[in-house]
Amino acid sequence: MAKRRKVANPLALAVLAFLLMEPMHPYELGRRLQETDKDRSFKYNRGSLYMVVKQLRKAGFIIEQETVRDTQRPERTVYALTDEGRQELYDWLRELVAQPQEEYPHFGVALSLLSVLSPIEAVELLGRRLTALTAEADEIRATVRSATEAGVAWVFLVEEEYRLAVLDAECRFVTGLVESLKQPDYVRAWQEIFGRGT
Amino acid sequence: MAKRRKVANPLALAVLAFLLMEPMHPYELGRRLQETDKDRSFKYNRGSLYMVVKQLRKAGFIIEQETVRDTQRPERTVYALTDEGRQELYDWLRELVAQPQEEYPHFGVALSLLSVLSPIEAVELLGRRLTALTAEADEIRATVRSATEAGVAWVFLVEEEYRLAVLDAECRFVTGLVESLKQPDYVRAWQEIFGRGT
DNA sequence: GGGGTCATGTAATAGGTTACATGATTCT
DNA sequence: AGAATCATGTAACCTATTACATGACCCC
Repeated sequence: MAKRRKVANPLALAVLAFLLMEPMHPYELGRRLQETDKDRSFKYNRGSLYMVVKQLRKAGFIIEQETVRDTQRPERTVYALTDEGRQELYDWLRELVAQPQEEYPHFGVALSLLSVLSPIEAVELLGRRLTALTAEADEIRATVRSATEAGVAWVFLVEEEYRLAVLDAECRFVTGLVESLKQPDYVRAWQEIFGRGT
Repeated sequence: MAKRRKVANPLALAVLAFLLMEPMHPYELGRRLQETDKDRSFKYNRGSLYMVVKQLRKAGFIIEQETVRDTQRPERTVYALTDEGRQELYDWLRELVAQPQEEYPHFGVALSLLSVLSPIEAVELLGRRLTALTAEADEIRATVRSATEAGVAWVFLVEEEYRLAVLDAECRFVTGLVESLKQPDYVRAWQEIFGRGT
């Protein structure tokens, strides 16, 4: 159901969105992307940025508008959004909002192999995870609080709220899981099956 | 903090885990990986499998054990886990359990750009997402139920439970978000800022 | 004015996906 | 026996990340 995009990297979506406001050259894009989204909702990397820009140009979503030369800095090419680009931005964004994508969180595969670890060890490791998750959540809460106090509108913080919601859910899940792993039934069953492997 | 793995693709972790039980040739691995994990916790793809196997061999985590030729099928190479491979498996698994990784869910970037869409449209799209999420959750619940009835131990279903926990949290979040977007304050503010764009 | 660091981009390499190839099995 | 499908791999093609390069600015 999910459409095949000519340019699939989520970074490209952000680029399109920023060019919606005004034309810009790649470096400026990079600067703004980083400062707006301190590497939270997408992965920033200069190499990828230039790649994505090239792809977007080839796909006709952006065009070189002019090449400025401040006579000191290297030549910089300013890109502008095309009509197709705006179209793509809206279409893509709508799809991402309306249709959940298949995600493959790292913790998922770890869980699917959890039985490999001894219950005792698993409990200990999960305890550490819980600590880390809690710290992360606290940090986000602090960020949100200070941004709100600085007058940032809530709509620009929804992504943080989302992460918080997911983090909280994961905390509860892990807590429950730890309890299950401590049940003597499970410990015994594990012993019988895996004997004393590593 | 997260260690740099010689082979980073999560599929490789699954391969190591399967080779822990017994040596196997790649095709057999592929078959089992697919049937065990109907593409839920990691992304399966034959091309990637062969690539990963090659990488693991180069890294010394697995070795060619023998080359069988049933005299009709093409030659198949059977791989076995080395001691370093077992070590890597445990080390990697422990890390994944204990330390949350940076994830970049697609919905995250969509949310960070949500203000681009009109509140009315956003509400409609989120409604569709909610439907999809609910269906997905129901499906997982059904899977879990039938597996449980078939006698599968809960530990082999934790990953599904995890997905359920996250899905539920997302549902609640989206529901709340829809309410916020409907607030007249927000609708008015949006109108003022974005006037009548697309 | 020379050493460090910022600004800006390109090129080399590694990673991953799709497309292709080829013999075997099965079905009618 | 020919068509369709399964089993099994390889190779070609993109994508993404790291490493490198080069000129400008800033500080003593």
